[in-house]
Amino acid sequence: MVRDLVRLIHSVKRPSHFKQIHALVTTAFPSLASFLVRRLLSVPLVDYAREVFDRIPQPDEDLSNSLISMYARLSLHEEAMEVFRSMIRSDVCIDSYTVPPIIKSCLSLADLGLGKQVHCLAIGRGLDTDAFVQTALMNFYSRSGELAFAKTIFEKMGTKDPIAYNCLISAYSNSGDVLAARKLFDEMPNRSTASWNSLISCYACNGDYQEALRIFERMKDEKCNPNEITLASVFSICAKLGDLNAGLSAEKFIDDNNLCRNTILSTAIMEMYLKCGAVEEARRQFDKMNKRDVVTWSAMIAGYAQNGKPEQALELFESMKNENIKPNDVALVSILSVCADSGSVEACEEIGCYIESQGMASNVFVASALLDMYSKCGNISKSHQIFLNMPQKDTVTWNSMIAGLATNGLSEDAFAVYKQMIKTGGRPNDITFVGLLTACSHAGLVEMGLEIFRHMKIDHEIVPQIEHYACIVDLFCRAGRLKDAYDFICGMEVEPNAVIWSSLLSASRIHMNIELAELSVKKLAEQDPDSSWYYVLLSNIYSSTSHWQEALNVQKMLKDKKVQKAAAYSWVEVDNKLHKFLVGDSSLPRNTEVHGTVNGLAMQSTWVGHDFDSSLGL
DNA sequence: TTAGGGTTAG
Repeated sequence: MVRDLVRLIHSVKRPSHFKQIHALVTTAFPSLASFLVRRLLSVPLVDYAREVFDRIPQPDEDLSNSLISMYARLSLHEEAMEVFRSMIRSDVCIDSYTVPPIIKSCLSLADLGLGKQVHCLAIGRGLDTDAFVQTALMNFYSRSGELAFAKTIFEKMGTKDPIAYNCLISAYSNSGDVLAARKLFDEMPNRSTASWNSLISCYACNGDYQEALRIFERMKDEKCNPNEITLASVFSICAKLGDLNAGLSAEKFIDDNNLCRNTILSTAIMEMYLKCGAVEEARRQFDKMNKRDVVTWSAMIAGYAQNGKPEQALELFESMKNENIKPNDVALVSILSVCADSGSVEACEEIGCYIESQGMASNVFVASALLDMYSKCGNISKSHQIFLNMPQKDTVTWNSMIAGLATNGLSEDAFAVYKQMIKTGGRPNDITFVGLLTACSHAGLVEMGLEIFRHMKIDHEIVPQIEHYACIVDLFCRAGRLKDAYDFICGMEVEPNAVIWSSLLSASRIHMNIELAELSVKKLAEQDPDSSWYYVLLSNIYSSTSHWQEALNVQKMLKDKKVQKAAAYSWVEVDNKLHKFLVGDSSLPRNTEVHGTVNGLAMQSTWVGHDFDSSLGL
């Protein structure tokens, strides 16, 4: 009878049959409960298995280990820890099969302290000489950035298998020590495909993409069997380099070697096309995939966003929800940035409500992108409210708030947030200072801007980038100090770019400085020869200052070059309808009213002391 | 043991 029941337990599949067997086991054969738990774990019906498990008076370590392993495999790490704790409480023997899955859970829970406790426990029970335990611990320390611990375990190991080497290579890689990783790789007796993969990813993670690709070439030459993981890394490298040719030849390698295009690999290929600007091809890859996970969707949405296709990004976001893929923080951050740039208040409100309803608003990445979005559509009070309610703030949070306040004209508040950032131990980076300098620029605080520029170098060891120089040039220009701006440009430690010369040109136009305008245009023509907008500006400056001949010369040159200026327009969305405004367009339904309002605003701004520029075509 | 996605400025 018992043997028949065991056979039955192993053969049933339907939950209703399990219930009947469960009843039989509970009432007549309690000793078979362990068999039932194992069978339920293999289905897997893990919740049901747990239910039966909890009623076994003294489950042995093998059964507990199986349950822990299953929880770890299903990423139910809290549950795995709970079983582990109850094993310790009830003195169930911890063996070399218990430690690896529980260490894996500690890693997933990002709990270094807990992992160290498990390590101590393993030492106490003499398990730290077991190869599986050692490998698990090495992997744990390697991924937790604890190089010293990983090294100690490695040195203690008797026979070192390739896995131990690979873990240590990753540990060196994570701590940025590429040379040590390479040395270890060179010394390894038996290299597996994973060893090569670890080295490639080591170079890639530390920014040496060319060397990573060279290792891949060597791997092919030496017939070391690149696999799906190798290729996923290679595509990610091609994406970072924007190297479509390398990507295409890697795709050929996949086909020639019959590698399986799994979800991760296909997503990496798609990402390669996206980063190379081949959005249509990326979309074809996306449509071709038979399985897509949340990363696939997020990558495609982000790809649309980064390639200037906000409508497609929003559309795909809707499809993602319709297919019941729950958007995670990464997908939300991309879509928030799309909404922020769309200028559509309705789209912003909608996504804001969705995020609240999903309980995602407390995620630090999502909240930062959310407050940035609100400040970009002018709702600075909502933005500030989100900022105040955030339990954690990272550098991006502080930066977004500072920049948001600065661009909304609240310079004093931007400085106050910066002071609070420093006081609470926030670490400013180069972007923080772009925000602060923008605040100075908008408030006309030239001396303060210069002081901040010095302070960032001296107190925070931040090397000024071209963006910071551009802010200072803008600061001088807005204050009408064109000569100072020009002297500053001449003293810059980096080559001035088109942004710098554009600022000077715009200021020269406002202040009618022909000499500096000519100089800026000369530089812009060198750096951006395909554009011609600066010649149009120059011609306008000549006309406004009665230099008719010069104006004609420029216009003739533009005509000879057959330059056609694309008409710029502004637009606004009201009630989901887009309204465009073009210079000289009289076809608007309420044209007279629109022009009347604009003229009224122009007049009012003159009353409050603004020098209204009539040459802007109004 | 080794693999894929995101936000802040200009």
